Amino acid sequence: MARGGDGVSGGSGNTSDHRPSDCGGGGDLLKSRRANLEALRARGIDPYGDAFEVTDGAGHVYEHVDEMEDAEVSLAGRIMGIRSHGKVTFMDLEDRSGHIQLFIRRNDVGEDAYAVLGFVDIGDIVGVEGSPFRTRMGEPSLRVQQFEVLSKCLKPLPDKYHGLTDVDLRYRQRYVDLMVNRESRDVFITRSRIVSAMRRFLDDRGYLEVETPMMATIAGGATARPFTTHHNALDLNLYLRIATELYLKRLVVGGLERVYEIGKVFRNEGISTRHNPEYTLLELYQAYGDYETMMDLTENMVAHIAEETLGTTEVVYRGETIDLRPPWRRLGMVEALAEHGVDIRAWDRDADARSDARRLGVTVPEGVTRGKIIDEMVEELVLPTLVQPTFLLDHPVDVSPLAKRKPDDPQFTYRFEPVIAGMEIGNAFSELNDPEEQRLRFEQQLRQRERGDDEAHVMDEDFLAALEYGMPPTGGLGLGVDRLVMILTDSESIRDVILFPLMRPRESETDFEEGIDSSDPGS
RNA sequence: GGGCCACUAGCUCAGUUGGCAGAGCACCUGACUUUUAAUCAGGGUGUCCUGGGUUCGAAUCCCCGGUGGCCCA
Repeated sequence: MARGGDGVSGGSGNTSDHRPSDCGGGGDLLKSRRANLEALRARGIDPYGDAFEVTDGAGHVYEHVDEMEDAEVSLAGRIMGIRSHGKVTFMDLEDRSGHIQLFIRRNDVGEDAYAVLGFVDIGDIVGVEGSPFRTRMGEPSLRVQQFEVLSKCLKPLPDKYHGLTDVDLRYRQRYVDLMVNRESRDVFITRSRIVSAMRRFLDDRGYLEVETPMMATIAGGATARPFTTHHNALDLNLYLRIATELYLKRLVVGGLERVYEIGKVFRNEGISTRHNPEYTLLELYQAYGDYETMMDLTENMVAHIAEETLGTTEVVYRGETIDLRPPWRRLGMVEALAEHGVDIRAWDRDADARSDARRLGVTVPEGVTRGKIIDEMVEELVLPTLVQPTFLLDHPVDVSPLAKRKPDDPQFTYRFEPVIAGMEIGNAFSELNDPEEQRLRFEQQLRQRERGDDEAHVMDEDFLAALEYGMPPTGGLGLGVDRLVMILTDSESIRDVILFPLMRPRESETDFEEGIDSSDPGS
């Protein structure tokens, strides 16, 4: 702070940095890296080089070092550690396949090339050529003949031992998290494998992957508040989709028979360890199936995915061992509540439902339907107890406007939610395909909406028109991909399985200005 | 929306009763041709989240605000 213009306390022979101390003494860490960058340039080395031919992976060489002795390989990656011993230097090189130690001797690379190492910092991206061998300590290593800086790292990396633990920074600067936290990288690699296994499973069973609109004038297919946006040329207000359901069912009407979509949906609701406003949903529909078909498919698909990606159907989630092997338990909602002493059949009026709820300490808003009360009770009393995979069955009709009614029990529907570790991971039913009843259900939802429930479904006339052309009896399933990934990767928060979860922006991070006019054509 | 907690060096964290701002890693200088959290000698690099207040004196106590986490709605 108080130190004057010399900026050099102990004769630091800093190669080329003579800047008269700019604003306080803070930037030394950045300065030395910039100085190194300039030093490279001064030697005619471009610190941001061109493509580099990579013939092998660090992890692969590490594994096979003994068979590969004296082979010639070239590797590229990030320097994660430097141990300099005078005329020999060790570095740790990391790439997507793993890591390996570089062994760089002045006698091997020559004096000039060796001097360049002095300008290399942890975090730099380099390309090397050399031959695999083991050091005296038995460490698989690469005896480096050629060394090239491919890209300079100007910022210091987090502590190599503790990594980056500040969750806020991990989410905001995911690239740093991925760089230094192996576990984080593994989660996203697993996530990618889970999604591919899901695709393969469905492709192999004759399902067609499709894409439906993300922006539309009706946000239907789910109970949720939508986001809004605007199309300038058409001067059209649009919603971001909250589900893919109504479009996918149109495709079943059209004869595609087995369709699925894996994509983002957007729900304008709070953020929690289980909710991110945009998340990835698998929806699939199978003509001539029903919810039984979907139960079979769900348990088989999830078990298959676990087997493919983890090599087992037994996973540990937050300390509990969960066995994903089919068949999963099937538990009716009525029976589940009976275990808590609630006899739904005995309810005569809504008031009976309310008094049961009050007795069990379940708070329900005024004016909601009986079905909603049942839903709330199950969510609060039953759900947390369902650790092993369970299909929660037969939801009330008034909270299931797109599901087929049970003919022998018309207050309930052919619907289920798969539950694992107390978390709803999906939602499925025998699809309602009677256009007249569908219209009545929508109308009932509209009445809910008028009563102030802004999550209630909206009327979709074109969807009704589609049903009037005839939709085969169909089973449909929605599966929350993020939550499935949470369970398979033992992740506590949905934000740990989403690369860039929504965060409140820091100043300077938003493009929006106060009172921005969304109809402004801009450029 | 409510309650609780956190925010100190690039990172991970200490900081006592209110009394000079600390450690490890990283970083800088020097030594070192098989180390691996290399080692050895020397060096502290800071808007203590922001802004007020109390006080002779605030990282510490009080208030407004910010961001995040957990729990609840």
